Parts: sequence; C-alpha cells; structure tokens
Amino acid sequence: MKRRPENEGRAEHGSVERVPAELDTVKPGRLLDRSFFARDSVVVAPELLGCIVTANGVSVRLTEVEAYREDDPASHSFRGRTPRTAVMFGPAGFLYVYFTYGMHYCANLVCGEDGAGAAVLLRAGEVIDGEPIARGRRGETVKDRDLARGPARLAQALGWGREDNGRDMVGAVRAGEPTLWAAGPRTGITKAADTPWRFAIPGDRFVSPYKRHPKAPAAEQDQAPPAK
DNA sequence: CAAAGGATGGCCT
DNA sequence: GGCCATCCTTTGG
Repeated sequence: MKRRPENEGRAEHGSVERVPAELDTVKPGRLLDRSFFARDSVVVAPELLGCIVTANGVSVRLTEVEAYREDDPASHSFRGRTPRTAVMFGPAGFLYVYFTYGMHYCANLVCGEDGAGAAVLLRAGEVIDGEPIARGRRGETVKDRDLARGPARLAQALGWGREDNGRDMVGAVRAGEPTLWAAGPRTGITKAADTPWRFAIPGDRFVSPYKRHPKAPAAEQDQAPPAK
C-alpha cells in the first residue's frame, strides 16, 4: 500500500495523507516496541498520531507531533552531542525532556538507531483518561481542550519534568485507531521552520494553533495559495 | 561572559 | 484569534 496525497491542503498543511501502511498491521491498543521507535524520526512521527501515551495516571491521544534529526538545523542535536542532548543520542524509545522559556518543559520520544540524535516532539494531544489528575496539574479552570494542547501543556498534564529525562517509554505508548495525517511547517522555531516535519490530525480540535515564530524568515510564496 | 532558544496565560478586539 | 509580557538553561567565545 502506498502513501499518497488525497487532496490539496490548506495553507497550514501541504497535503493530507492516509494512515501509514506500517500501522495497518499494528492493532489499536497494542504496545509499541523499541523497534517501532528505532527508525527515522520523520517516518515515525506521523505514525504516532492517534497513539496513546500513558504516564503518571493520565493518558493522552496524540494529535500533533514534530520530527527532529541531527541533520536538522532546528534540532537540539544539530551541533552534536552535549550533556543536555545526551539522551537524544542514545537508543530509541526513551524520553528527552528539555526546559524552555525559563518555565516550561517539553517532551520528545527518542527515535532512530542508537546514536542517531533524532526525536519526535509531542506537541499536542487529547486527554482521554485521568482527566481529574491532569486538571489538578494544569489548573482547575483550564478547558478540556487546553489540557494538553501545546507541548508544554502536554508535558505538564502527564506530570513530566526534568527528572523524567531519560525515562524508558517502551510499554507506555500504544497504537491508536488509524487516522489521516497532514504535514506542514513547524511552529515556534527560527531555523528551518518550513521543513514540513510537523504532523497533525487534520481538523482535530486538540491540535494547537499554528503560529510562526516572529523571527523566522518569511515563508516561500510559491507553495500553497494564501489561506483566503 | 554574552547570546540564543522557546510556550503559555492574560487581555483585548 | 491576535498581540503582549514573561525568564532560566545551555552553549559558544
């Protein structure tokens, strides 16, 4: 079975594609093993959409992820291995947590072969279990939609912090129902923002809003037509 | 020692 | 939804 574009995307996403063939054989609910993660992060990323991550009493269905690799200027691993990025250069299936904006944490699943320096950032999801616990961490007044819509919100909802860097996630991620996916430009970064490695479930209300980084170079105009 | 990197919450339209 | 204020850690020089 081949992947193929099904229609022209909106300005945000270039195209909508069918569920990856590899996942057609992975039954929903089945735990993803280490070999699943030990492939190119750009291949693994879209396959993670719809999958369920469980940690500390909360389960999240992933709606948006982003791939990073060592050859990617926007990746923390781009300048080689450092104390901070050591986990990224280790074996796949482990959690890479980094601190950002002086107050938030973001979580990635390490991908690729041992030493590859690749990972998939978990950008957004829907809390499908343990909602009271998630709300306790996020705030009692937070709307359901915003419990895990955003990388730092998702990490907080799952109770992750610095001490979770390097945690083995094999056994904590399950295959989900097959889903459509779309690839688009990345948000929040200044370098290689137009490399279409941000993957999301089209139309899902738990996908975070696309916001280009103010300092990112302007997008090329010859691609998709203006939104409207 | 200086520079770069980044998401969220609040408030207003 | 758009615009604004907020800040510590890591890395390069």
